[in-house]
Amino acid sequence: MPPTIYDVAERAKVSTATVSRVFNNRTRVAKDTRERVMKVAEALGYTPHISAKNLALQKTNLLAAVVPFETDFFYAQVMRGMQDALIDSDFDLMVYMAPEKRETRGQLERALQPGRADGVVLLSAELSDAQAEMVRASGQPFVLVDTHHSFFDSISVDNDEGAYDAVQRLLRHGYQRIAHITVAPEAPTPARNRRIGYEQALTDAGHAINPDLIVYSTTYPFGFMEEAGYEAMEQLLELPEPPDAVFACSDVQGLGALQALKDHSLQAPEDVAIVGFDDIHTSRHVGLSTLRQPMREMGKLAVRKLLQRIAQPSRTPSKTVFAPEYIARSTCGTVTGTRATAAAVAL
Amino acid sequence: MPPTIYDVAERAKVSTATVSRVFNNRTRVAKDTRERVMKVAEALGYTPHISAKNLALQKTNLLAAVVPFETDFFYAQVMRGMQDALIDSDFDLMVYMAPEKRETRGQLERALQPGRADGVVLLSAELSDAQAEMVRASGQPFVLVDTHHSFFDSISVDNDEGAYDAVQRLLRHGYQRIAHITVAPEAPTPARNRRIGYEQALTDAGHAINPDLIVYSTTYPFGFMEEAGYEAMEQLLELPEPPDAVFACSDVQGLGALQALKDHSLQAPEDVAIVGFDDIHTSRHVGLSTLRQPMREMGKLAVRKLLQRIAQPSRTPSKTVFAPEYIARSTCGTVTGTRATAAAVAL
DNA sequence: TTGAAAGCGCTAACAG
DNA sequence: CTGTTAGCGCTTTCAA
Repeated sequence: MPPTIYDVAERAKVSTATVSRVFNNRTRVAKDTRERVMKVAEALGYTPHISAKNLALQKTNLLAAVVPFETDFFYAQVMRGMQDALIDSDFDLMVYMAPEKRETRGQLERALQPGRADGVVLLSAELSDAQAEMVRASGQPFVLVDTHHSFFDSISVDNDEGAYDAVQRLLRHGYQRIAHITVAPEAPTPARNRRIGYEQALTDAGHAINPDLIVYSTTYPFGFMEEAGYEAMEQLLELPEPPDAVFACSDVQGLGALQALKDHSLQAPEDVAIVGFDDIHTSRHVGLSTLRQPMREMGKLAVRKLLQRIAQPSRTPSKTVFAPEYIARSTCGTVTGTRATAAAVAL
Repeated sequence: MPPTIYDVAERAKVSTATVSRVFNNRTRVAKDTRERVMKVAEALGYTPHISAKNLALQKTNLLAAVVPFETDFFYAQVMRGMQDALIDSDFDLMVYMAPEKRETRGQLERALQPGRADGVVLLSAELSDAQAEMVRASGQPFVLVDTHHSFFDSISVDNDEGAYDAVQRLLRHGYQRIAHITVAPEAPTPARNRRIGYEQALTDAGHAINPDLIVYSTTYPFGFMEEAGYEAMEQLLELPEPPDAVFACSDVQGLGALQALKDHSLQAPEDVAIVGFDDIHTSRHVGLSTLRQPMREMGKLAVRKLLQRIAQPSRTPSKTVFAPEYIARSTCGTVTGTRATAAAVAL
């Protein structure tokens, strides 16, 4: 229905090759020819047909991002960073959201189909060796965010280190019974690494690891949600000896835990201190201490890396690890702090 | 590089047409032929080339969403709703984010290019008549979210009504000097309509409209951000007669206003009541009273409408308007309420 | 500087 | 049920 290059060529009395040339100025075209063509194109309202272009060039100028549904706040920030990096490129972005973790695989396959995109970034999903091999076989430029694989560029945050840091700080503040709220044991790597950091910090400080103080939330999906944190906190409060501090493996869970405290008329940090992970928008407003991930930076870097790889497919894979930054807020203070000085946490 | 339909056809000793048939099962294919083809395809790792398919079918199975950058929380929710609706379709989604409002136009044109997508939804951006005409001329199925135009399907929330409702409630609670924080006068429609609702409610209640109590935040971009709300609140507090209530045209601004109150050692609703608009995630945690927009629903409906229009391009445009729902939380209570009963808002 | 023509990989009549 | 063939709209040698 829209005019094609043939229509323009015909009306401008040139060949389609010439029209193509004026629209891509790769090759010199006589000035008056160019003007004539442009005039006709304008009159007709001609715009090149993208699919046709894609096929001819074997290039789509499209990047695909595959993201699991549950990483709501995370992916939004990362995507924003990706857009930042896309601004002065001529690439567009498509998004494959996987409603459930297990469907990530399907979305990934789809994103990798030949002729679909020029590269893909996969967010927060672990790659089995078989999958990694599949990706490699596809020949598609590929970048991982939040996980690693030796085949590909990857960008992540030092989860162990961040968790270690958080727990160490809690210990320094004088907390004795530090619990950990995390997701199912078959957790994705980031969560697993945070648990490892938690355990390591305790061990290094000469504390035993008390299984009762580690609660795995099994709520779908992988417990990355407030309800999970809420229930986990309630479970912890029912313990004969409840914890005096909680390190939650995500802010979302931390918020749920905070809510549970409040519903039990308890306060943070006076009754139980809480530290989360991520630094989502809400955390700041609620005073949740946390480890900040530079989500936007990560997204930005991800597409930078991807674009680089598209340009030079054979460069050796890079692995960049950001250090999470501890953000001190009101849900984690010194144990000896008085109620008077600590801000009350509402709702 | 990846195998093509020709490779499969050759090795399976059939024509490309047959291979195409087994991959699209539109037409019957003998069982053993199909199996042979499949086996070869599998062995070769063949997957149809999407660009080629798109060109041949004149269909991309792609939807484009054009969203302005500044609508951070809003777009994330709407996009999620769009994904909801896409789950059992075979369409994928691409996202065009406009880093600045004025670039929305460029992104829109890009999204509309022939052969790019099968339809586009435009978020929170007003369409000039010239633009509307351009869109119509492109022949692309098109849906508006957050604004209207007689040419297209549109989905929005009743902004006037919501604002009217909010202000009426404030009046019933006994507030006398109700201010309004909004964005620049050349505001996008939703904000403008909220201001109109605000003014109407006051007028209908026999109150005069005090220009001092309407503050337009001019901070980029369009003041849809916390800083803008913060500054606006400070400005209001400096008035000889400060307001006793504020209706902010977005939650983000409401949060900023809340922060300003806190920094001035004031509380909501005791000193100044605050009502926002949107109901973003943070609002719940902070106790911000607000008008909820069913963002996810809206996104879902947007792609539904779009898919319908793709199916039947000539159906008459529909206009659906959701009613915003007032969510009573702690930043807006009865004036006579005591501090004891009202929850303190932290940080 | 320009045109002719082949090709990108797939689909869809139309015959058989 | 299957093959032949002509596109889909654009790019790009190769000649002129």
